[in-house]
Amino acid sequence: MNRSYHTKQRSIILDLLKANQDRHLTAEEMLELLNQNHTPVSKATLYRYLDMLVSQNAVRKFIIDDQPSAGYQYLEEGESCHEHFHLKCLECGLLLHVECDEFDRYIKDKYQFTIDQSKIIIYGSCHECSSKKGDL
Amino acid sequence: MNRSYHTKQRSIILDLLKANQDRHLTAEEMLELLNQNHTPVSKATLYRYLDMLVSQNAVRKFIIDDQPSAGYQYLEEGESCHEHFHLKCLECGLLLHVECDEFDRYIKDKYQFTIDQSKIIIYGSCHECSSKKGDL
DNA sequence: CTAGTTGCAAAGAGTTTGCATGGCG
DNA sequence: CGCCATGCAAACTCTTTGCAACTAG
Repeated sequence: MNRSYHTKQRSIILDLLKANQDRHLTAEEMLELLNQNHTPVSKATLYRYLDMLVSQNAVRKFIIDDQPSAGYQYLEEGESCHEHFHLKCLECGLLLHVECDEFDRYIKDKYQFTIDQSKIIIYGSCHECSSKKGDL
Repeated sequence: MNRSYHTKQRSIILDLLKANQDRHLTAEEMLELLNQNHTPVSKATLYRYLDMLVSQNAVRKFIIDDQPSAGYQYLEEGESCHEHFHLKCLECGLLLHVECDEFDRYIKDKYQFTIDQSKIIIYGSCHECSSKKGDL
């Protein structure tokens, strides 16, 4: 039987992820932040727990081209379901949700291609970041 | 002046990429194939040339979640443009092109989110692979 | 108690870099 | 010939693993 224990380290990590739900953090950044908070956790523990959270669909792992380290982001209950797409802002990391599947059907009809909805993440710029860029 | 020389190694690598245009290869796989062909190329040369090709938009680099090594795929002239989406079959690596931007406009209107078209790759199963799965 | 969890340090995978040698133009 | 490209091996980065000590339930 594979029980799972509540530990100080795990709640520290989970708290950090929840406090940063609106963006993605790398393992490095998390270790840094935890050190600053005087709640250090070892690298091994962090990676092991992140893997666990990812396999529980509580956290999404992002690997972006040409960024050497993976990013992790906490998912609210239900965010991990397959009923929508994600729009991810490349600048601030904001994660938006698109609840429609019109696109899905369109692609299936036109290209005979079945989309794996759980993998759809479309990168771009959110409204705020686009405006900022325009201001420069 | 940054000239670029034609060398045996580069044409070997480019030939391999062109011969596998319809799928993505990892660096490891390429080294293996080149050894089998008795046209070995050193790891360093391969990585250096792939980087060059990627920055020239002649090759696309794929980093898929939880796959440790990056994949590389040759792009036909014009495939690197931003006028379409890519549909990539997770099983056979087939790369399809979607020439419309209806989705783009839809997302912009509804979510004020500007899609970075060059980054859109939607993973799923192509017609053939879906059928095969159904057959099992 | 006792199985799951932690931290350390070492190992591992994939990729990059320094440097001397080699080869294109 | 002068540069650029190559190959080797070592370095590097990010992540994983082995193991002994620890701790939640």
